[in-house]
Amino acid sequence: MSERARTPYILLGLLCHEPMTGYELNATIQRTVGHFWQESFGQLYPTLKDLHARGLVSMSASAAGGRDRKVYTITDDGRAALFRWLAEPPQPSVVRSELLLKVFLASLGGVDDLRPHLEAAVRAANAQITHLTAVRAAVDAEPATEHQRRCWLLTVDLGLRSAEATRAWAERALSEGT
Amino acid sequence: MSERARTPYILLGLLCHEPMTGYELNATIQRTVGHFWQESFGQLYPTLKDLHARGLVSMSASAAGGRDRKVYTITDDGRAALFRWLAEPPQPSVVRSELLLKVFLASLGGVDDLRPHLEAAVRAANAQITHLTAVRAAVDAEPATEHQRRCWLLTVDLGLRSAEATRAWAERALSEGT
DNA sequence: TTTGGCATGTAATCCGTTACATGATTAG
DNA sequence: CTAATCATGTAACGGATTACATGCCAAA
Repeated sequence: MSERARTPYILLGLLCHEPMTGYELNATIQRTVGHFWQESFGQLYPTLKDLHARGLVSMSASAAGGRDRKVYTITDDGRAALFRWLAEPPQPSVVRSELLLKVFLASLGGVDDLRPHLEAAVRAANAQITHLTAVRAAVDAEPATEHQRRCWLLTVDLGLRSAEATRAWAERALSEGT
Repeated sequence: MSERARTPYILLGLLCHEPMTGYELNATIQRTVGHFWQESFGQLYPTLKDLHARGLVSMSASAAGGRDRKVYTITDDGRAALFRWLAEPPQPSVVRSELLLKVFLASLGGVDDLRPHLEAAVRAANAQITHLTAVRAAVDAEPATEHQRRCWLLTVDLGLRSAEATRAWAERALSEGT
C-alpha cells in the first residue's frame, strides 16, 4: 500500500462499523463525510480489491438472485493498519482555490467580472450551510454511540464555520464594491 | 490546452504584470498567492513550454554570462485566453481534509489519539495567522495600484478568516475534552 | 571554499476522475 | 413498462508531485 494513498483508510474506517459492499461504502461516504471527503467508484473498487489482496479485509461474494454482491469485512490486520495511520499526524490539505485565484487576478481587468463569482460564492455558502444544518440534525437520529456522534458533529461544525466565514467574506467584498 | 488545467492561467496572470523567468514566476506565486495556490517546477516549466508553443507567451532566451535565462512575455492571444477564463465561473475547490477524516474516525479508538492532531491544528492555524498578517502588512509596500492591492488583500482576508475559524474550532474541541 | 540562491529541465510515478460497459431488481 | 436504484468493474486520461540531473554566480 503506497504511502500517500488515503482512500484505503476511509474504507477501513467505515468497515470498522459494519461489513459493507463497495456500493454501500460509496453511499455512506457521501452521507457522513461527503462535506469534506469524496471518492469515485473508479478509485473505490480497485482499492477494495487491493485491500483484499493484502488481507486487510475479507470478502464474501454472493450472487444471490443473480445480483452481484461482495460484502467486505475488516480483518485484524486491517484494524491494525487503520489505527497506525490514525495515530500519524494528518497531512495538511492542499488548498487550491480557483475563486481566490480569480479574485487575485481581477485586479487586471474589469471589476464587474468579479461580482457574479462572489454572488455565486454566497449562494454556494448558503447551500452548504443549509445542507450541513440538516446533517447536524440528522446525526442525532443515527444509531451510534454518544462518542461517535460527537466526533461526527465536530466535522460538521468546522464545515459550518468555514461556510459562514466564506459567506461573510463574500458579502463584505460585494458591499464594498470590490 | 486542456479544459481542466489551471496552471496556465496563474502563469498568464502574473505575466500580465511583467515579463518573468520560470524561476521568478515560482517565487512570485509563493509570495503572492502561496496561501491558496502552489505550483511545482515539474509543472511550471512544461506548461511554460506549452504556452509558448501555442503562442500565448513569447520567449527571449539569454545565456548572458553562461547562466541560462528565459524571459517570458504574454502576448495578445495570451491576454485574450486569460480574460476568457477569468469570466468563467470558478470551479468549486475539492476539499479533502485528512484532519477531519481522522477526527471523524476517532470515534473508533482512544480519544487521546485526537489531542495531538488538534493541538497541531491550533499551532498550524496560529502560524498561518502570523504569516498572513505579515503578508497583509507587506502588500502596502508593493508597487501596485490601489485596485490591485484591494484584490490581493481580499484573498489574504479570507485566508485569515478561515485560519481563525479553524483555530477557534480546534480550541473549542480541545476544551470540551473531545 | 563552500553554502545558498539563481536557473532549467526530465522521468517516474501516482492518485484520482471521467467515461465506458453491463446487468438485475424494485417501485410507480 | 419504465425509471430509479442496486451493483461491479475497466480503460483512458490527466494533472500534479517528487526525485533526479545539471551548472553558474555571489557572498560569507
